[in-house]
Amino acid sequence: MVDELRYGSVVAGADTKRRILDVALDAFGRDGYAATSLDGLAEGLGIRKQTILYWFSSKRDLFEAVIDDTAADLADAFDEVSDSGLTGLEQVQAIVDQAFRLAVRRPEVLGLVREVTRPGSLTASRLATRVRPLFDRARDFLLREMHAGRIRCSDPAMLLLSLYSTVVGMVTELEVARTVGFEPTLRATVMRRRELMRFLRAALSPENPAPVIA
Amino acid sequence: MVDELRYGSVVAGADTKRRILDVALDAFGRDGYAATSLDGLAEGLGIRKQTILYWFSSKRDLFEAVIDDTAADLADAFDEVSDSGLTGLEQVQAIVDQAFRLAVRRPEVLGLVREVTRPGSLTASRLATRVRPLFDRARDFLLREMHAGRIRCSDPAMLLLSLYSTVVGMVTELEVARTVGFEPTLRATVMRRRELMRFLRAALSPENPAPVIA
DNA sequence: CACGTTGTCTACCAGTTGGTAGACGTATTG
DNA sequence: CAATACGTCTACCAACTGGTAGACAACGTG
Repeated sequence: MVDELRYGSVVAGADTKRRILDVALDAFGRDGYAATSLDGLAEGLGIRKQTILYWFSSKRDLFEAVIDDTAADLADAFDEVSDSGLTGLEQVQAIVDQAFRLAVRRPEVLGLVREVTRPGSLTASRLATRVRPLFDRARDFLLREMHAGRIRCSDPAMLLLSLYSTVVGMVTELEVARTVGFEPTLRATVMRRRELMRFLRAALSPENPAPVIA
Repeated sequence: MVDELRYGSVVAGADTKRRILDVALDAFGRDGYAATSLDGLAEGLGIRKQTILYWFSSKRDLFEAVIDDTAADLADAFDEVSDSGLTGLEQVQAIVDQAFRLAVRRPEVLGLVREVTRPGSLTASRLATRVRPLFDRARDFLLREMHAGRIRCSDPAMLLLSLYSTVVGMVTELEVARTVGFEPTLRATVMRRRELMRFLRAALSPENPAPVIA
């Protein structure tokens, strides 16, 4: 009772900022930007909205901080894969594994990705500039693997777009999956991952053993 | 001036309902449910919010009406394809064409699909039950084509999920496309469609058996 | 110990939200 | 022509929105 009056840095300190970011990621990822209110976030945190506005000057500011934070996480996750030295479909497999792990453990992250890549999103450029390097690296990877004859030749950027759509969709479209009869159980998820890899393997395998393109 | 006072059924009549549905589809599809306000819609229509609430008893009611309406449109578009009698990859091609046409001419529709298939969406079941028959038909189609040897064998429902993800993603992810360097021009769209078909052809062709990895 | 800094709070606020109540003009119909 | 149904409106409203102003307690430092 009396403790409640003893607010100040001792009670929470700067880790409040961390907690706000976490809860905000959750809410923005699950409900979207517009459907998330500062009051709601504050209530979930057991603090007042004004404390949020102390750490982040506005709702949009908070949103952008969440994006930056998440982009850093994503970059780390994929750096790990690309540093693994795997080649061809094995690296693709590793990325798919990573994506599914994310979908199971932190679905909000993928929700945020979905939210922020919505056509016309005002903050699209935010995640874009953060994630752009990842895309460039992935494109280079595809190009290399094409030359090495391990992946079917095509426009690497376009192919990457197809891959992205397929993987993110497969990982994100839970409601659609449910509609076609897959309840979101672990078993069904594992099956989805396996089918996805089969699909990608078919889509990426080089038709001819070693197509040489100048 | 004086005309404005002469409201009543003569001025607009029941086509007001139609106009509301159209504008609402636009807004819900572009901005999402939460970011759309009845006042905003009304202003865009040159009427008062209360008129909207006369035709639709609540915002949610309007949203569901829009979904039903859109589902009917989608069903028509795909009935057309499946009645065409095309087989194998040719029907797939026809569906992709249909999807791209939709993306160019009525992007809001795909925006609505995206909105309503969001994980945890409260109205997911709405579109789901409406679109379910389409999915079933598509699955049967895939199964038939597999037996006929025109499409690579796999679990048809799972394969359908992959196809859905790829096509909808490719058609929807405009911001991601921009990030990898494709401005949303007509030319780039045509290229995206072509690449998508190449991708799907590779993924579906039976004569491209995936190397089996346990 | 005095004093500024930091982190949280209470108290507000103006604007917007979805929604209700009811007036009013028009058209239809007995 | 009276009565009724219909479609739109004006007038509100309580709840909620993001955001400001400023009090206040704890801490760190001279």
